[in-house]
Amino acid sequence: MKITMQRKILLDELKKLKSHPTADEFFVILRKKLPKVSLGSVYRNLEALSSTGMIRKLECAGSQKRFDGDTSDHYHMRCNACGKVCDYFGNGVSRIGEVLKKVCEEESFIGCNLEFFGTCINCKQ
Amino acid sequence: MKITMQRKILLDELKKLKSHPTADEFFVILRKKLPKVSLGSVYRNLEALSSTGMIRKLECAGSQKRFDGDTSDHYHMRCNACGKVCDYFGNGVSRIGEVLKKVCEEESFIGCNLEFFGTCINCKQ
DNA sequence: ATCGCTGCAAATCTTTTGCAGTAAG
DNA sequence: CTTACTGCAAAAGATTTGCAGCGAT
Repeated sequence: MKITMQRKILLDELKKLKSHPTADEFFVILRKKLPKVSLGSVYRNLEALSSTGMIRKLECAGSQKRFDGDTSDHYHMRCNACGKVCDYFGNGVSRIGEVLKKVCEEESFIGCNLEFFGTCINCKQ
Repeated sequence: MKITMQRKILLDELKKLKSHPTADEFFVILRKKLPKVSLGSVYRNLEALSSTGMIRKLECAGSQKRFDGDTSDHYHMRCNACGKVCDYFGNGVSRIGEVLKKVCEEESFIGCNLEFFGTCINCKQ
């Protein structure tokens, strides 16, 4: 994979975000730094980078895929009210990880996707 | 919600299936019993029935949503090779359920989606 | 009789792809 | 120099929606 200017900046910008943008949301953000970038390239590069593990692709619930520059061990919660995706880094992460890992071993699954849903802090008020 | 002929037959046919069809796959199947049904109504009714909990909507990985007439406690594994979705009723179900339930309580999440991926029995050969 | 449901077709939304030019190795 | 990557635009794929007529209550 060639390291092009677009990819460098794209990766950089995604890593900066705490949000988990969809391709088209990210396209708008990225245009501020790369005014000529096309939506097609955004799709291609998000796909390419996630396939190498440099970013994470979130494929759960809802129509649009979302992308996460944070590849550390954590899960996500989607807010039923506003649609936002929040990180979950809590205590449960390791407990969940253990059980899922064990089931994957037992059944020789490769891995899994897990996403919570609920109401985010902003929407609870 | 009115109990129409379409809904009765649609629910009936979905419950019969062990597969987890997409809306368009199910449309083809349903046409054998309801030759005049439209794809739009299939979408509307699968959505309506899943929102009442009478069927399950699987929203994880991959582009198309899938539907499951079996609402009992189980998880799913998507085969990376053939794309099929298989049921997982194994021992891990209760273990997973416990951990996820606990995390949901701790964090006041409403629920979660979990999907495994791997290689199905047919494709392993 | 009312109002939600239906089939149909068109519209919308998301993602992918063909192509000719450009830039990284 | 070669080959992958890019922007653009068009295509493809999935789902939703407007509408006029129909059917369940």
